[in-house]
Amino acid sequence: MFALVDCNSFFASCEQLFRPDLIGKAVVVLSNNDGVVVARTKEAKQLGVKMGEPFFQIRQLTQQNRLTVFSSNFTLYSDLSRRVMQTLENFCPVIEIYSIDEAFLDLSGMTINDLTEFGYKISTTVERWTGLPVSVGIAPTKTLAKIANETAKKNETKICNLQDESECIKTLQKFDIGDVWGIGRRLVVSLRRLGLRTAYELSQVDPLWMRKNFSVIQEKTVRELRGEICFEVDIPQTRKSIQVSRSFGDSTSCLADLEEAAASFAIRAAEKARTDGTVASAIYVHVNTSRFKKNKENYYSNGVIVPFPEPTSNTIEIIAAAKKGLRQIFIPNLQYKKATVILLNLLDAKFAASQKTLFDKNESYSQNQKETENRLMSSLDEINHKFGRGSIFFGVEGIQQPTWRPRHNMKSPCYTTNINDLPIAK
DNA sequence: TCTGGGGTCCTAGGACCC
DNA sequence: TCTGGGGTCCTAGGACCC
Repeated sequence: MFALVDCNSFFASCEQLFRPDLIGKAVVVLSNNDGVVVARTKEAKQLGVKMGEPFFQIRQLTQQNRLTVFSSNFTLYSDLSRRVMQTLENFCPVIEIYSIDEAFLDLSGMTINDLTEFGYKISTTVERWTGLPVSVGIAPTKTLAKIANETAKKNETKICNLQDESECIKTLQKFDIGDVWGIGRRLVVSLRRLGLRTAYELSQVDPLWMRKNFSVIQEKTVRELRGEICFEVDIPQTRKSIQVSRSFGDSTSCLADLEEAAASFAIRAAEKARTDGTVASAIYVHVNTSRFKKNKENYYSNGVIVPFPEPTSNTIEIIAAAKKGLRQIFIPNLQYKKATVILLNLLDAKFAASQKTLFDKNESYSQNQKETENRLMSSLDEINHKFGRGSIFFGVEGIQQPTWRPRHNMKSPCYTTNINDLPIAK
């Protein structure tokens, strides 16, 4: 059996946690650059606010005081997520943190008398310890646990246990095929065309036929709906790529602006790699203009991969490569709206280093140089960790508030991570 | 005026090998 | 006239997830 624990309207709940005056109100959280809606409370859903809806289309509601809007505050959400996950670890030794707001618990090998009761225990404990509401879905496979969780969200108790087979079938018969985990926007069109409407109907399709006509993933989805485990709880290894990208507050046609943005993203990506203990074999740099301009023919979107001579997490090398790539794809006089940097083919840093000394016999001057630079990077990270991000930074990041800096005009304080932002009880 | 960011996996097809 | 068989690796593109 698996349990899927998922925080309800996670980002919005995080905001309400420190703004109890907003409990029971319509609240949404926006994506970066205050672009689109990424989280909504129940009340906001009832107002008709859609997931992914552009902010400018719902601005009216905020002006009428019917809706409270926040820019995203990932520092806050990450910290609260960590607390939720730590709480869950008390309930089960094998847990897969699947996303910032949900985790699978592998209950196999545990003796639990009453699974529903167990789910209830989880939900009340998380709520008491963190202040955040969660739903719990329990089922024999991960795909079914997902469905159980969706169903739980509509329950009064926020718990749904699909252990019982007839109960499970009843639920599947009411569950839309498009909401099944692994059935996305494209697939649902083909499946509906075949006359399949519900999760139950999908579960009755021949798995081999599914594999032949779609892919092995869809075959597994069908099997999982029947109760056959195909997706185990997996404890993720370090990630294989690191992406940093932002839409710009204001678009720009200036190469210097783009260089500043690309360098900033490269710096952030390099930091993440060092935190993970990985080195990148190549970097991908991408820029694009706005997809939403009337004149579609002028849309420009291009990227290039720049390999490194040897895998690295050195910010200086990574910035240089990012700028090199950028100059290859830059075309003057376009209104750029977004830049992306991705570190590719990440390897374990220690493994990469051992491979190198294995084959590279001339331990040379350049090797010493490398070690010096690595120490420089470590010092940089330590200082910024100790005294806060930005205590020490690269000149290429720019000193003035650049035009490309994303908007986030409605960001809440970092209540739990910044001493100056501590809430005051009156 | 204004439309997000960060990941993973699978498949088909080409290049290449013996 | 007739032109093999079996395999690996890599990549781009497309699908999915939250």
